[in-house]
Amino acid sequence: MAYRETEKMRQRKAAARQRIAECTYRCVAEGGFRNARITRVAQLAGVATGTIYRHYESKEDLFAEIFRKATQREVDKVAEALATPGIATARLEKALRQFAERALKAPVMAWSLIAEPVDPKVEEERLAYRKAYASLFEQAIREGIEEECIPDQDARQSSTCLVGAIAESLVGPLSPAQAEQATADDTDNNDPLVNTIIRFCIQGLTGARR
Amino acid sequence: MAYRETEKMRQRKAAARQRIAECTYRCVAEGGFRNARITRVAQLAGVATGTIYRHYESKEDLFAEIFRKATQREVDKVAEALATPGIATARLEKALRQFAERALKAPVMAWSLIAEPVDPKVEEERLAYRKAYASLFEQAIREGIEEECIPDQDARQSSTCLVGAIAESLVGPLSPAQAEQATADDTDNNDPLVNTIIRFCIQGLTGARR
DNA sequence: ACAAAGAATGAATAATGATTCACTAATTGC
DNA sequence: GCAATTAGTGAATCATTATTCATTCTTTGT
Repeated sequence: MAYRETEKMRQRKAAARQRIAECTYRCVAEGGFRNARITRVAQLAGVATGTIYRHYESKEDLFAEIFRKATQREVDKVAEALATPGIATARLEKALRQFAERALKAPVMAWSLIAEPVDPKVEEERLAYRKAYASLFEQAIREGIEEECIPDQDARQSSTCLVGAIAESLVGPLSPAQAEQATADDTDNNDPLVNTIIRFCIQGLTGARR
Repeated sequence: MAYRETEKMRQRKAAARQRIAECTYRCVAEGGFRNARITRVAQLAGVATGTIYRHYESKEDLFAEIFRKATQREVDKVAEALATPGIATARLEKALRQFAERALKAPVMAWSLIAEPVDPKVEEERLAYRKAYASLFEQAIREGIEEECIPDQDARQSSTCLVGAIAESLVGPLSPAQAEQATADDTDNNDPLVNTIIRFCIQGLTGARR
């Protein structure tokens, strides 16, 4: 007997995998999944194309993982905003704002996560995460109904409407075609956009103008 | 001199083109654009693959035309609903219902038009048509503001929210994964779904519960 | 019937990228 | 240093489809 995987090796491998993941992320953040060829990722990560396949089953697997991690980060932020103290509508508003503002700050990545055409396995992840968002909102809506700051309604359906309304409102500003035109100071000028979306959403839920 | 294109020939060519378009449409309605290979379309239409290219520049062109025609039909229906007499909110409600119910009646096609990953040229069409919908709704919202049945607001933004809320709510029920489970009598049971969406949308606009 | 012109054909080609795999390089325990 | 074992390599292969084009078939006017 001679070679046995040692701790040092395990770590080195983990590091390589990590580096591959990071480079994929960077590629995607730069130009979407479309832009992340395996060869390119390998080049960036400083490994041979074949090496990618020692760390990931397939391109789809790799992409799915990147997608999952990136979206999870966003979901967590939303969950966090919903977990602050306060009445349900206020927390929902905070969460919606968080969602929209983060998307506008990293538009290419947001577009990839929300709207870029992707392979089936990745699309599956997307559906799963849309559900994750919807579930979070749904829960908050339920709490709002309990607290009587939101009238009784089908919380699941309403949460889906929320997700759709934000996503669609963002897809315009986010889509690559639009992005080209965006200038640096646009970043600050999105408040009115975000505010309008949020007003629509909260009204949609509560039926209360503010 | 000998051959000159005659009326008969012109018609025959037009018929062939038409048949190709129809077969493409059928393919798409059956399994989305993904399912519509050129070879398959040609086979269905009873022509050689090369013939397709005598009638269309490229696959993308063909698909773009099919997409355009199919979506235009839907846009027209919405426009029609918005053009009926009555107050703006009522007309908007009618239009939203029209949109949702038609989508649920032809789910695969609707999914293709709303959410299926498509080639760039087709995606362009999709963006154009999202704008077309948004413009129609926007106009109606403006009229509502005029009539004072809708409070003053950024009509363009709100219309985008409308489109998003419906589209997202439909993508769940429409996506192929879900579609497999759908049974025949589901078709009738969608009223509650549609009603919830519409309530959310109208409330989002007016802030008035009903 | 014939020649000119266009239409239709479909097998061959092209283009794109993911994936493989025969081979080389490193690591490990002795 | 050596044998065993695994990691890494990257040019070659494979898979998938759109697209082409040399050839055949049709139509047309005389």
